[in-house]
Amino acid sequence: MPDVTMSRREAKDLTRRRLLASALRILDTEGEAGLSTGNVCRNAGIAQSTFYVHFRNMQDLLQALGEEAGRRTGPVVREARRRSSAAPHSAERLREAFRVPLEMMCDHPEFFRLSVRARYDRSSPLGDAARRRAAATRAQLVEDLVAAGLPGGTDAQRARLEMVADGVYGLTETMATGHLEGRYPDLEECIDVLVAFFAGVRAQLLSAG
Amino acid sequence: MPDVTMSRREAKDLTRRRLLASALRILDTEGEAGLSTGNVCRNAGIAQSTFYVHFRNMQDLLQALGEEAGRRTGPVVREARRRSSAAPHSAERLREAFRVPLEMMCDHPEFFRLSVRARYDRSSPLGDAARRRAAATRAQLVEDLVAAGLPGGTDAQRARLEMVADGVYGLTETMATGHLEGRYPDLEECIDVLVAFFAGVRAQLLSAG
DNA sequence: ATTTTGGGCGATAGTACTATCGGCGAACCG
DNA sequence: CGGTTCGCCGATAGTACTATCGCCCAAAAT
Repeated sequence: MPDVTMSRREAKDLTRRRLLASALRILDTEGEAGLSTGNVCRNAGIAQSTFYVHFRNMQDLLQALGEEAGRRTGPVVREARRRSSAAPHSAERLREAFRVPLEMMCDHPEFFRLSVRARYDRSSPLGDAARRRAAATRAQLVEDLVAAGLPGGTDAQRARLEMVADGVYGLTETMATGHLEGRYPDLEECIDVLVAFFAGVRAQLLSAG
Repeated sequence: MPDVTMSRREAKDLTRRRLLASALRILDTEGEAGLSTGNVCRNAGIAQSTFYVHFRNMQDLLQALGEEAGRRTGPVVREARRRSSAAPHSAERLREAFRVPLEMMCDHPEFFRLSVRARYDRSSPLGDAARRRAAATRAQLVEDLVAAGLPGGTDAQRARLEMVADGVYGLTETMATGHLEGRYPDLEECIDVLVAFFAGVRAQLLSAG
């Protein structure tokens, strides 16, 4: 018989993770409307009042969920872009740089949809967090675009790159959504379209800069 | 002294419009979370129970709000695209075709944000309505792209155009959001970026088709 | 071994919201 | 003018959720 005893810290952490997982499951099945402390706890097999042992309120939980997601995805995306910049004439490396974030959105549809929704909610504190994460993602993409050889010397060029990064990210989200809704079953076609859009703006930046 | 008497129909319609306007105002100031029958009615100076004289429930009201918006914006957008297709080499007409929808989103930020949020909520019936409207918008944009000379003869070309239309709309939303958040104060720059992105995908479609 | 700590639990007060009901009075219809 | 209709109202039952409290008991500390 295995040892079922746990240290307090382990036990508490397990409960916390069960709550986070339960919230994620509910987001995926019932949507944000199903998110209540009672529902999350019921799904986790935990008393509703125990919720407050781990989180101050529901938004606290959601913020933790978002931070965890960002912590996981960030490094992987950057690595793909780094490889693409290192091989600037490899079409496949470029596709990879688009493929990685696209697949991450599709692998975690519930996170993905929630964070988009949050960004478009001006009044939600969760929205603030989501917008901060989006801004960080944008800034990093701008760095990666500069590393890939796009002009970012002047403030104006920098501002333009910011808009382009925003657009690339928005396009990726659009394609991910289409794929998740079953309209674009082939992810490679989604990448085709992303690459084609990007080619236009890239050419314009290189010729103007 | 003006005639303050109204026919029943006029009076009822006025109340209904006051409720819709109140909901819109609340969306803009408090966000979706502030949308309750009581709050909407209080803001409209109407008894909470009267809400149900006009709408079956809150989603019914929101759907009515969305339909009204679609009814107003659709024709104007189409007209701008028609003009652009009629003058296929006019850069200004092309810009106009991007400018009109962009400005509409920015003129009605609360509608805009709500419908984006709704689209990303799988479980909300309001989301269904928003997705249907988005699909209709997409289909119309595909038609307009064909009218503008992009290849849409085969099913595969049609599918590709669908993705491009999706992308263009997503890009427009992204730029509108950036503008509304104050990050891109100059709408003309937003249009620059839209045009640049579009040029890439357009070239790719014309060369491959 | 004894005390302390703290995670989890049930109970519950408090709040907010939905939706319905009966009544009032003004518009409507004969 | 008399009866009917119906939009609006106040009141209220019912529901769902949040957040707190005191208790229990096992882990941790002494």
